[in-house]
Amino acid sequence: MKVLTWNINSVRLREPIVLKVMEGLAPDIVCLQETKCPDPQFPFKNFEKAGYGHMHFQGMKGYNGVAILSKIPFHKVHAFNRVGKNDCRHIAVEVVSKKIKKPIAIHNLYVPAGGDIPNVDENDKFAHKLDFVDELKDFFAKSYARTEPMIAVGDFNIAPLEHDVWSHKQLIDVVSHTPVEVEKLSAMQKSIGWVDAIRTFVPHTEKLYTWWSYRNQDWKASNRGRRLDHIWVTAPLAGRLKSHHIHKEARDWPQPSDHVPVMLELDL
DNA sequence: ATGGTAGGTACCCTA
Repeated sequence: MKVLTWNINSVRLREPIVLKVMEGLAPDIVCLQETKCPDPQFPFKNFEKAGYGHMHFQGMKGYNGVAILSKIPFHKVHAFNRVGKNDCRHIAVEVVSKKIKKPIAIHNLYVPAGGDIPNVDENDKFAHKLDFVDELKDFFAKSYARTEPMIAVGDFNIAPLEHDVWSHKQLIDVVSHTPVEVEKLSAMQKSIGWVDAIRTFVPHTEKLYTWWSYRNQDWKASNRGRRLDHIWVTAPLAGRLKSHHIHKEARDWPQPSDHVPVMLELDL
């Protein structure tokens, strides 16, 4: 089973390259963030034609929005409101695999970016981000056991490790890599023992990015990236990880997203 | 230290 996550920054504008990724990488399940599309306008037809007939999405006008497009039918679907807002940042599905008994829950997350100032007293967006991650920690801890097979993917908007950013020193006070955010994400990871699946394939000493800002005139030459997009699994799936792929070439396509697709293959 | 780009929307917000 191949699960792919991608922040596409408008599903309507980026529909052709989502289809291109589906064709090229053949993921079974595609989780999108920042669809920026109200549900009645979601462009489902070509995804259906491409074999992704099972869809679950929650979008709104202008901002945010998450979607799960799948070749595999859903056993159940969920949509969540987080920190008292209905802002379309968290949905989940359950799928059944032949190889394990329990249905596998797949959570698609779009954690708030958090604004520019890393201070909760001066910046409500940063406070919202920290509260969001806190709430996810509590949610996973109270809703699930460590023995349940689960996958969490998405744009977490936090690069936790030293080599998840181009310069640990220069980004230590930049939102996405501050100690307080890393601490919150670490607590969320510990909630039910999430394993950072992508980093099991790449040593922590090696630079690894999934996002390059639009504001660099040559993203590849400057290579000032960050690893903001993640795939986590719980213990029952940790022994079933087969391969990973960061589809960096997508950053060079015309009208690219600033994030690239991240894919995990599991033996399921 | 600063400002750089992109998308959606409606003349500005978020990233």
